[in-house]
Amino acid sequence: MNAAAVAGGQVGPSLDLVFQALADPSRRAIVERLARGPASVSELAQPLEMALPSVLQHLQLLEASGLVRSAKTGRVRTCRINSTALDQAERWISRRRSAMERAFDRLGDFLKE
Amino acid sequence: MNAAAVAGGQVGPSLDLVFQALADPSRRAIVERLARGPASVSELAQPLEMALPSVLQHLQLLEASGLVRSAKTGRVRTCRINSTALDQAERWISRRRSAMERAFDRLGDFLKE
DNA sequence: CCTATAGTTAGGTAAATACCTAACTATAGG
DNA sequence: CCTATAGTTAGGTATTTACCTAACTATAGG
Repeated sequence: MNAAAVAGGQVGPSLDLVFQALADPSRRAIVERLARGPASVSELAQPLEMALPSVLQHLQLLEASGLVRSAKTGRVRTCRINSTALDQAERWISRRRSAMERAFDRLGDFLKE
Repeated sequence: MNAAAVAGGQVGPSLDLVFQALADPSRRAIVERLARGPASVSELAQPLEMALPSVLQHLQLLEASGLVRSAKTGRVRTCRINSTALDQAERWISRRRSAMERAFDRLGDFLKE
């Protein structure tokens, strides 16, 4: 790995984990659901065709990535989305887009020379 | 998995692969490099501390995801970034943000009730 | 107190990932 | 033609992932 060394980026709470979390369709489904509002673990599990423990595992990954926060009250754990992590991913992408545009401009200048 | 069934999204060329590709720091480094302009395989490999075949493997993944295109002329393979795949990822995220804003508005309405 | 509900833990399997070395192919250029 | 360069293929290993079942804990509510 050695990400920071290689990819001169600001370190922060791991883009790796955010993108990794978003790479799975079930986890994206969870994020999509939570984007409409908070939900309990079993509400999140219901549309997913898999056993509860598997859902839990996905949730753990989502929490580790920072995309999701949760808190337990009584016997119910309520999960919410955390926009900060999503922002991070979006900003990484949009920085790439800027770099591409700059490259494109340089190409234009070159052709005009 | 069963992504589409579960996550009502439009299908298109796999968001799974795009996010998966972006989840690795070496691959992001490659994308960052290519965002500044095209490069050969060995140019891409140079800053990464790993053997060439490993770089190749990352490149294959990047091509499979649609993030990178490449073509060989002579003995040199030139790689370029493909903005479409990046757009897809960005749009998925921004759709989530919209959903979050709508949810937030509904909450406001509710509090006003 | 008792039972159903909500979530959690333990532990196991199959497949995918991220690397590596060694050996090979193809082309540029003297 | 020969050699150095650019990339590729084959094949192997350690780790991580995405699931599962079975068994457990904790709390709501009658």
